[in-house]
Amino acid sequence: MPELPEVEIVKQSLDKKIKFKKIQKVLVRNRNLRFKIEPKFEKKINNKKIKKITRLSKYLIIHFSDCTYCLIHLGMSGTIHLLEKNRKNYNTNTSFYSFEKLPKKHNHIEINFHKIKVIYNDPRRFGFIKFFENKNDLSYFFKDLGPEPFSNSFDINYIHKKFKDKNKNIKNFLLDQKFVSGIGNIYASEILFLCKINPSKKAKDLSKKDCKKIIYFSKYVLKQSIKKGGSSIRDFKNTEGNSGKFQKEFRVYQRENLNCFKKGCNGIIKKKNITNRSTFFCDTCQN
DNA sequence: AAGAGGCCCTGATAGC
DNA sequence: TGCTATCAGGGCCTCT
Repeated sequence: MPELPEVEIVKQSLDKKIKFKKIQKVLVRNRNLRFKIEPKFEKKINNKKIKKITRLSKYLIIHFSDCTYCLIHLGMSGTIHLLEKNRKNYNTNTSFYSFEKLPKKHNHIEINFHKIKVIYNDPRRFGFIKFFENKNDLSYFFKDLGPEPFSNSFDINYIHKKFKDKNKNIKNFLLDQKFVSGIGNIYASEILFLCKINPSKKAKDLSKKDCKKIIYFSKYVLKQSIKKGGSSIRDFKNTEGNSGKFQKEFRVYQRENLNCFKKGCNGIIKKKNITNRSTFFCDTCQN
């Protein structure tokens, strides 16, 4: 589920529903996420008041009123569920926000507020949650993270410098969070299709024009997806319990053997493994 | 040092 | 039905 647009949708719903609320109780059922949840985690965040929720690339950041922080990464299969009291589904197995049905298993963390609870579910446990005492520690955690596609520093000079003499293919570059952060496996394929760049092409072989297209379409695809409420493959639902709609706009992802959408192109969409991630592209119009 | 590949983990689905 | 293999939206670590 979670690339930048999906995390943005979750962020919006969290900010809307728990901002200014105070944590009343924290329950951790399984501490073994990507990083082990520290023993004092519950104690540390209990009674804290939420100042706001922000997002950085694929990370959710909970800002507490005392200038401490809680970082959440959803990994591959993490989902956030909001259950509201005064809704008939509270304390049942049906959540009102984010998902219609709260999964039966893997609800690892539960954070209770007045009349609302936030549940972190993650079957594969590639995600994590982590507390930070101050802004310095938080910044240090992000020290190697590349700019978001929306950032002004993701410009032609930056890209050109990074691509110089690099044999790595462009698809891998887009997935490398140290280069640019927020793009995942779905959007990497989608962006390169719009750029008309073959995903296997070596970064050093890209022209300045190619680089400009990458800047433009990275922003474009992610913004479009956010507008559509993200991509719903599997059960992802947005804040209102509705599915995202961007998956309907996929031009290549999961479209193996189907016709290329580009006007005048007779190509067929191909699927190819690039460093163990499936990659979709049209080998006729993406050169 | 860059770049490829393994690995963490569970669940859904396809094929026999 | 039940087994096995393959694949999933991520990213860290290791090896060459």
